[in-house]
Amino acid sequence: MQSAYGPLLDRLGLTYPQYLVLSSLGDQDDQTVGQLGTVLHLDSNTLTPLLKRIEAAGLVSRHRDPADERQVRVALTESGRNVIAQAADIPDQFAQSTGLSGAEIAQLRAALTTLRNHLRPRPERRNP
Amino acid sequence: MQSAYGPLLDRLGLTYPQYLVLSSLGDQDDQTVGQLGTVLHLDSNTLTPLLKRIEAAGLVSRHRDPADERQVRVALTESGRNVIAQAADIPDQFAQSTGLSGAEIAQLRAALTTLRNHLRPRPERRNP
DNA sequence: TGCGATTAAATCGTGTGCGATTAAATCGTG
DNA sequence: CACGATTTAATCGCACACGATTTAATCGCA
Repeated sequence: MQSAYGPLLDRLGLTYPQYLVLSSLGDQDDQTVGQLGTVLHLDSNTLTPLLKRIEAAGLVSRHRDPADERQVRVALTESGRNVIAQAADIPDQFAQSTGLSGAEIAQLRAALTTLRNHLRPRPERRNP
Repeated sequence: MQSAYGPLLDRLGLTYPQYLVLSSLGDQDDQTVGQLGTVLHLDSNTLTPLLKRIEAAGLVSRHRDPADERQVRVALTESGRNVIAQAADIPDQFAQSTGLSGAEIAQLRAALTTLRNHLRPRPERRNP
């Protein structure tokens, strides 16, 4: 993924995981670290340093949620929204660079999702 | 991959890439770092530290090839062969844990190989 | 109400991946 | 033969992944 996205992301100064975080915030702003982790299948031990880096780059802000100070909410800055706008064409360009059709990509994604769900089952609600 | 192989490899004290290296040496012993890199799609910047770790664990030995001292040949030790023997059933157990049929696994592997070949084309022989 | 259990992030340690550079050996050509 | 080009590993730096632990806030129940 990195080698396909790399040339596209280099001009934005982003890594692929950083791009995924910004993308997710573009879909829904002001998410908690935990929400981002659920969407991206990452944990705070990976996300916290990554978020600090894109915060240092001025793309997001991080604040404790006043209503529940255990949680940290991550929000896009103006600069972050600009970067997302510049990245708008990346998914299509990436799809091009794979040399696969849209249907093939969808099929591959579905197969990998199935595999991941088998290998890392969502933790079940506890039965009392 | 790591989370599927992890439980199986933990008892051997191996990571997944380390297992791949030993596996490849099981197929053909005494390979150079470059040969391992070609098979595993890794470079010396990744392989050298990994090889030093499994050398420190006593599983392989590393020696400069006397015929061409640029190359380093990696060979299994007796202990390394023992570990490979203990790992013989891992591929089947992994296939089980994916929840996929053999045909589905083959199809997924083929799709990923195609994708990788598009994204990281094998460097071509130079045309003079 | 108070105190143990739970939850959310952060932190720590280890092991890859990979771009870029370096050092040494070998090759190729004049 | 000599010397620059090439090849092979090693090294360096940075950014993930992820298991394990820690810290702080909140929850739940006696």
